[in-house]
Amino acid sequence: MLAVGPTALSVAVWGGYNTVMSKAPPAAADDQMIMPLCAIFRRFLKRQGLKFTTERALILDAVLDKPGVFEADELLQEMREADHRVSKATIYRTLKHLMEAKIISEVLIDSRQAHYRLSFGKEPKGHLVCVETNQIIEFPAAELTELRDRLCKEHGFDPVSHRFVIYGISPEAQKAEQAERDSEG
Amino acid sequence: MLAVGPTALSVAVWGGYNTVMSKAPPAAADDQMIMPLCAIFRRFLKRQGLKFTTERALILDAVLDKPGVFEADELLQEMREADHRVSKATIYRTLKHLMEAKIISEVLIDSRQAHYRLSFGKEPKGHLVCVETNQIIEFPAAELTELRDRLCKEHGFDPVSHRFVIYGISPEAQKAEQAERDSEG
DNA sequence: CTTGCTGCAAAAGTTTTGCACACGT
DNA sequence: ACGTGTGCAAAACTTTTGCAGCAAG
Repeated sequence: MLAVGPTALSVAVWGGYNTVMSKAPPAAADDQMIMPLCAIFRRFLKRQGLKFTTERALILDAVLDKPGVFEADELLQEMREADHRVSKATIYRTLKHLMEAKIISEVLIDSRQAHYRLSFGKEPKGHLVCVETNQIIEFPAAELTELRDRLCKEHGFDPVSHRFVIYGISPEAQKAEQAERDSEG
Repeated sequence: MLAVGPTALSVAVWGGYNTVMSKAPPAAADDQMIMPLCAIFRRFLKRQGLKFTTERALILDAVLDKPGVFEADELLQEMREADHRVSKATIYRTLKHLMEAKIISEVLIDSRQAHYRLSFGKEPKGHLVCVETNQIIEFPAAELTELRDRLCKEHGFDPVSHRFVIYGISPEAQKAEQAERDSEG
């Protein structure tokens, strides 16, 4: 549903990113945020003495294309389909940098695989996961930040982040189960 | 700090578990719960047409010995030290059964490795994790169950479980960081 | 030019699985 | 006896790393 596609962005960027958009505003309204993020990443990399490469920009684009939670391999697949050849290793390396730049953050959905979400400028979200279909719904969770800060204070901790995941059975899966029971007897 | 050690339990069990403690009370006070759990697991296995083996009992013992969150490999190590030789594969297979029996549950601490906790008869807990030292503190989280049920209702989900993890820097780690800064600058 | 980056393939880490043999019921 | 469980080693999977050549600043 985004009017400005990431592809458009990367084309613009490739035109001459080395002089464009050097001073990014620290934050911006939801959709507008897409342009600056590229600059923010570039600025972050420069500050660390790192380089803003074609691959890193393409990966950022792919990330911006994801509306919700995603996995490393998903990015790889989708980039391959879009004929953007990037290696697995580079994806993992770049995701790490994007986390340090606070552009994405990790979401704990299960313990076998890392899940990420675009988090820059967004408030932390909770996640409602269907255990049957793996559907993931995000919901706002401002109250949890308060709870977090209270608990950290109680234990003398310095808060860093928090994660709240609810597991349940989605309406669709409930219907499917019911149908199965009906047909079995 | 438990008066009744798991070792004592397993010895008792080995004396003749096949006739003892067949009818376990559905729940019990905190410490008393240790005995019945063995029976509950046995009953669960029988119901599934599975067998209550030496290895499974030893693993349950090892689990009961853990006060908080633990990992599969941790169990393996500690069982080896106690000279209880059980294979990695059996540990994983048994942990799966213990989860189905609702005796333990998975806790999401990070995405590389599964973490578990004894959950039978306990209310769900939240976890406060130090990102520097990996220290884990459990805290009660009854209010989250309400929040979970409310959100599930809103989305038509059937609640199954939920997890809340807070990441922060423990007082100890804060002191260490401060000391480091002092010596450097 | 200098330094960091990429891709590849191999390594590392956890969890799963196939198989021959052992054990609980 | 039957059917399941166990250990072992290999496989499967995600993530990391070493290295030779490549590209950004």
